[in-house]
Formats: sequence, C-alpha cells, structure tokens
Amino acid sequence: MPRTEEQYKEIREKSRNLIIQTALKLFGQKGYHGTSIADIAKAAGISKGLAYNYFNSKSDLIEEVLKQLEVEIAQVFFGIGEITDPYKKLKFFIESTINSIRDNEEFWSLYFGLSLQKDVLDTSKIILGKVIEQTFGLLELLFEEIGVDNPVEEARIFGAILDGIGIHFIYDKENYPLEEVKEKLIKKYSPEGLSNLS
Amino acid sequence: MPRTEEQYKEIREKSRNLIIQTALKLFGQKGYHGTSIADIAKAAGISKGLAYNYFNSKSDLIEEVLKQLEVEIAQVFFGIGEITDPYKKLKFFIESTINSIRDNEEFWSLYFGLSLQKDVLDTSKIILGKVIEQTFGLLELLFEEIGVDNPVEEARIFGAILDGIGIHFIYDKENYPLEEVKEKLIKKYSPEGLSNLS
Amino acid sequence: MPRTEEQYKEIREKSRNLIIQTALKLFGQKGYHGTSIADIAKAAGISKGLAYNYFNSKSDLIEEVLKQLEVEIAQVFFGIGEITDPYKKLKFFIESTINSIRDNEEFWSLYFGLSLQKDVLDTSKIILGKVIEQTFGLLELLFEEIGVDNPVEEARIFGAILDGIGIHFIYDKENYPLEEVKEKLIKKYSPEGLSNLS
Amino acid sequence: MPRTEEQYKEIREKSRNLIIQTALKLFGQKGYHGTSIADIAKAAGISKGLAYNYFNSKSDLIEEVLKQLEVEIAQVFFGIGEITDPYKKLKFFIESTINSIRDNEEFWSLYFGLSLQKDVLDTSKIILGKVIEQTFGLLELLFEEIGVDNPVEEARIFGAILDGIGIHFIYDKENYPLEEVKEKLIKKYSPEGLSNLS
DNA sequence: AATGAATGAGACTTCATTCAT
DNA sequence: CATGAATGAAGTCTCATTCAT
Repeated sequence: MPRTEEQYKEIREKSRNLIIQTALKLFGQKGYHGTSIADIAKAAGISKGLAYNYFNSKSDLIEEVLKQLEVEIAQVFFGIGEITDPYKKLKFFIESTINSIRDNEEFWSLYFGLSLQKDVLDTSKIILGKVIEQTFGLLELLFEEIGVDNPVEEARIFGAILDGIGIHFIYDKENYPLEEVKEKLIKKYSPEGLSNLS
Repeated sequence: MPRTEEQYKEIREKSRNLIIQTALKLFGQKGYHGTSIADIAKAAGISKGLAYNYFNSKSDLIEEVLKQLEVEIAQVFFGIGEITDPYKKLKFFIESTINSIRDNEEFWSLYFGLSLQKDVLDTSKIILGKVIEQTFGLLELLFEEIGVDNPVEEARIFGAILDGIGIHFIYDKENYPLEEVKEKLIKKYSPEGLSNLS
Repeated sequence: MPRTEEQYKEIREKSRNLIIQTALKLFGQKGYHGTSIADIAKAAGISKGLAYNYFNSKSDLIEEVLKQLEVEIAQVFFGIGEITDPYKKLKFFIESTINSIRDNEEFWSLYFGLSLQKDVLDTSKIILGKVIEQTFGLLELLFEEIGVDNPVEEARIFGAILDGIGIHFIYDKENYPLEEVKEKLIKKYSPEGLSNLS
Repeated sequence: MPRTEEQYKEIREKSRNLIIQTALKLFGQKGYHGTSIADIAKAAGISKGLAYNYFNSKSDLIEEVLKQLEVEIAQVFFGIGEITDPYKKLKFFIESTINSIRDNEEFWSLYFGLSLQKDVLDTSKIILGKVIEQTFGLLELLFEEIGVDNPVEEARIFGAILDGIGIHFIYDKENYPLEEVKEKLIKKYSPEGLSNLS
C-alpha cells in the first residue's frame, strides 16, 4: 500500500530542505566550484542520485539555494517598516544585519562569495543585484531624511561598513570583536554621532 | 650558438612573471577552481607543459601568485612611513587603497575571493592573514595617535569601509561612484570629520 | 470488500498488457537504450515500481514485448493458409505486409531496429530469427510452386523488397508513396509480371 | 625539444582516424546508445580522456563518423558517371552496392541502424537524407531512361531490394547467399529481365 | 496491487599532471 | 627551454533497480 500523497509531500519537503541547507552551508564554505554534489550528498547523508531526484543540475540547486538566500535576507529587514524615526531605523538596520552575520555565518559567506564569482550563474547576479539595489535605495532615503550632505555617498559608505564587517568576521570569527564593533557603529550612527555630518 | 647562463636566467624570469601575471588576472576573474592551467597557458601564449616547468602544481602556482599579491599590497602602503601627521596618513591610506582598487580590479577580486574561500589553500590564509593583521595593527596605532575613544573598533570600521567599498566596486564597477565616495570618505576622516569622535 | 481471485487476475492481465503495449511503442520510437523504464511508466500512467511488479527487469520486459511482436507478426500471415493459388498467396503476402507496415509503424520500427542491434538481447535474435526463417521457408516453397528458376534467391529478393520498403517508409513516411509502390509490386508479382522469370 | 608541427599533425591525424574507425565499428555493432566512450577507448587502446582531446562530445564524435560514412558511401557510386548504357549502370550499381555491403559490414550496419534511430542526431538525419535522396533521384532517371512504366515506384523497389538485402545479410551473414542473390538480381535487371516491364 | 523515494553502478566529461621528443 | 599528446582521477548526471509503506 503506497503512502498517502500527504506523506510523500512531507518526505519530499524534508529531503529537499535538507539538501538546500547542506548545499548552502558547503557552497558558503568552499565556494560553488569547490563543492561537489558528492560533497553535498555525503554531508547530507544521502546518495548522489537523490540530489538529482530533487534538482535537475548543480546550477539548478544553487538557484534554489539563492532563492532561499533571498528569503533569508528579507528577514534582516523584517520589521523595519514599523519604525518611523530614521535614526532608530539605522540602529535597527545595524543590529539586525550584524546579528544575522553572527548567527548565519555560512549564509553570508555564500552571499559574499557569489558576489565575487561573476561567472557562476546569471541567477546569482540577478538575485544579489536586486537585494543590493533595494538596500542602497532604502539607505539613500534614510540618509536623505536625516539630512546629511551627500546621502548617496553616505549610503554607500554605510553599506560598505556592514559588508566589510561581514567579510572580516567571516574571515576570522574567533577573534573578531563583533559586539564591540556593533556598539561603536551604533554610536557613530546615532543622532550625536551624525551631528557633524549635516 | 647556445645561450649564455645569463640569457637563460632572463628568459626564465620573464616566462615566470608572465605566467604569474596571467594567473593573477584569471584567478581574479574566474576564481581558483574556475580557472584551468590550460586557460592560463592559452592566455599567456605558452604550452601547458611549460607552466609545469616553472611551477610544480596548480596550488604551487597560486602560492606564487599570492606572494606576488603580497608584494603588490605592500605598494599600497608604500610611502606612508614618510608621513608624520596621522590625519594625512589616513587620507593617504584612503586614496592609495581606493586608487588601487580602481586600477587593479582583478587583483582585489582575487584578494576578496580568496579571503572567503577558506578551503582553497592554507597559504592563502597565511598570507592574507598576515596582510590583514598588519593593516589593522597600523590602523589601531593611527587611531590611538589621533586619540579616538575606541581605536580598536574604529580601526575595524575603517578597514571594513575600504574592503566593503572594494567588493561593491568590483560587483558593479560601471555604476559605482568611486571618486565621490572617496572624497566623502576623506572628508569623514579629516580632522573636522573626526572631531566628534574623541 | 476484497476483490475476487478472478478480478485480481483480470487487473493483472490488463496492467501487463498496458505495459507491454506502451513499451512496444516507445522501444519502436526511441530504441531500447533510448527508452527508460521511467518513460514507459509515465506513458502508461503507472509507477515505476509497478512495472517491476510485472517484469523482473528491463530485458525481461523487452523479451515479453518480443513475444508479443511474434504474435503480431503471425497476424500478417493469418489467412494465407486458406489460399491455394500461389500467385494469390504472393499478392496476399504483399498486401498484408505493406498494410501492416502502414498501420503499425512503431511495431516494424522495433522489428528492424532490433534486427540490427545484435548485442541488445539474445532473445531478440532467437525470436526474430525464427520469424525470418519461417518466412523465407514459406516464400521459397511459394516460388518453387510457381516454378521460377531460382526459388531461394527469388525468395530472398522478395523478402528484401518488403523489408526495404519497410525501412524506407519508416524513415520518411510523410513522403513515401506506399500505395503506389504496393500496386506496382503486386503487378510485378502477378502471373504476367513473373512470366519471364521462369 | 618539441616535435615539429608536422610530427604533431601526423600523430593527431593517426589517433583521430583510429578513434573514428573504432567508433564506426562499435556504433555499427551495438548502436549509438549502446556504445560508450569507454567501449571505444578500450577497443582503440587509448584512454577515455584522449577521445575527448579529439572530439568535444560523444555526439561530436558520431558526427565525424557520419561525415566519414558519407565519404565512403560516395565510393559506391564512384565511376558510375563514366557509364553511358543505363542497363550497365544498373548492373554496376547492384555490384558496387552488394560488394560494399559484403566488404564493409559494420559501415552498413551503422547506416541502417541510424536510419531507424530517429532521435540520435539531427546530423544523421541530414546526412543520410541527402544520400538517400540523391540515390533515389539517380535511380528514377535511370528507370526513366530505360523506359519502364512507373520509374518512381520502380526506383523505390530497386532501392528497397538493395537495402533489404543489406539488412538481411548483416542479420545473418554466415548463411546469406549473397553472391547468388547478386547474380539473380543482375539478371532480373538485365535487358531481358526488364523486357516485360515496359 | 501500487507508489515513489532512495540507491549505486556506470555513463559522459573535465582537467591537473606526466612525458616523449 | 618548450611542446602538446596522453593519462587517470574526479566531477556531473542518468537510470535500472530496490524497498518501506
């Protein structure tokens, strides 16, 4: 007697997620080209064949991983809409991003790694491009609202700080003073810190 | 008429450099795993066999590329020792780094790419680690000298900005307002800009 | 309410035939190696597992398909025994074969394809060999009865024509003048056409 | 010191031909899907990798095999242009084809096999189509010149005979009376044999 | 009787590396 | 010093087959 449709769906969902999460981790650690399907299968405790039962190809797999990544990036911004004070928004943004970097290292490692491997996949370019564009747009409006002199450049610098912190933390997370840097950054972008930028 | 010892040495040196420079370029563009020895040989206009005449293996080659990279990074700092004013040192540092990013894109692309792919090579970890450590050491001293509140964190943020700008520029160099950001950054780290950080 | 023994048998028979017919069609269209069990299951609207419930292996399946093919080939000859006039037998043979080619393209495609791929299966060799042997035996007797000079060679040529027409028709059935060729052939093997062969 | 360009070319030519000839043989014996690159490499006494040094893919390889096949088919017709008498042309055609079938079995096996495997390759369709079209065109003109009633159908039947003989011979070459059939066929298509077809 | 998730052997293909010349 | 033919290990992917339900 076969399993019910429900049961099959559940099994598929579970295996699929296992593969995506494992792939996310390994792609983040070793890069796309540096990770084989065999690596992923082994780490996930499944056969190579099963990975192909769920994804047509390695590039298909990373596309799905990227979609997942997009969803998780959205989490960073979740809740910012309800804040009205632009300074509080900045603070929220800093905390949210740095906490995410701390808690989802592999995820950010993949994000940065793919940013730099232009030829891996068109999809990566598209998805990452969308995220980056949105983020800078948001930041520009924020700095405009605050009233700094050069909101565009200010947004670029702010974004650079967060991504720079990200790669430095990933590079050597044992020794990186993430919490201290976060606090310092919050201070820097507090009303007092920004007072001489207007 | 056989060549003299001198001539052979010259030829070796020239070929060796050609291979290293070509490898640097391609590793930067397509990543370590994405670049084959055949690619490098073809781009350098030599045979695969010759590459193995100069380097024992692909990982040997990237080690040499990394040493070269170390040398070139040192260029960024070249001359900073003669500056005494810490603010001028900062300015110099900003200009020197950003100009280098603008002029040696592939080089920085390789630098960032390897930073994030931990498993590629132990050597990369060691060489890059040394560079990063030195740089942060220098920056901490600088901010201490200037007399900011938290020199360690300030150095981290400053370093993050420059590396963050680097990856953003590499990601989309056509649209990145590099010069404007540079100017803004110089202002931010001028005596006036830093006055409220003490 | 459990099914009766009878009902089970009926279901089994029906499923079994469905699989064989589907396999016949697909093997004929895409060849033995070019058709997967998954293809057959999908086309038949059943699961892969069920196919293995009825056949132990893919080669088991094609063996059964071949037995079916043998049965269907016998259809071509069905009724010829009741004809006494050898010329009418020849005419019947031509019409029956060419009509079958026209109506059962995939079937003949499989027949010819397997004839040529010796290594696919021993069974195919055996079954097809039996059919071919029988046919040539029948034809030799026929031409002997008619009284041609070289009945053996005449039979070979006659058989070659029909199989040659078969592969040409399968190769390009849109443009093949099958009916015209059939009529011409009937004329050629009518008493008048054969008169100068004695 | 490297080999001269000439020497390399010679080596390449030799290996390339070895691979093509071996592939022709095996594709003919076991079909395209039934033959692996490993099979070919083993039969040719080379490594799998080397096959990919000469051909980008398995389908590339069969394309080259087909081009070779086209050249060899042209051999069958070679010299027919110098014959003026249409009956002699027919005789030449029969002899030439049947001798070729006898001497180049694998070659014809591949030809027939590919005719029936429609989905193997577009190129196969194109090349074989061209050959078939040309041949039937030639035959129609020939039968027209001879003055038979239905030259188109006559040409189809004539072509069917030769291809039919081909597949029957390939199917069981030990027992096939090829020479006798050839003689019989020549007689059939001699002026006397054809006299009642006008 | 029936399902489809899971496996693993084997196919195609790439590429670092060797080596005769 | 220089070449590129040749190898073989490893990677991507397919598919016949098994099995828990």
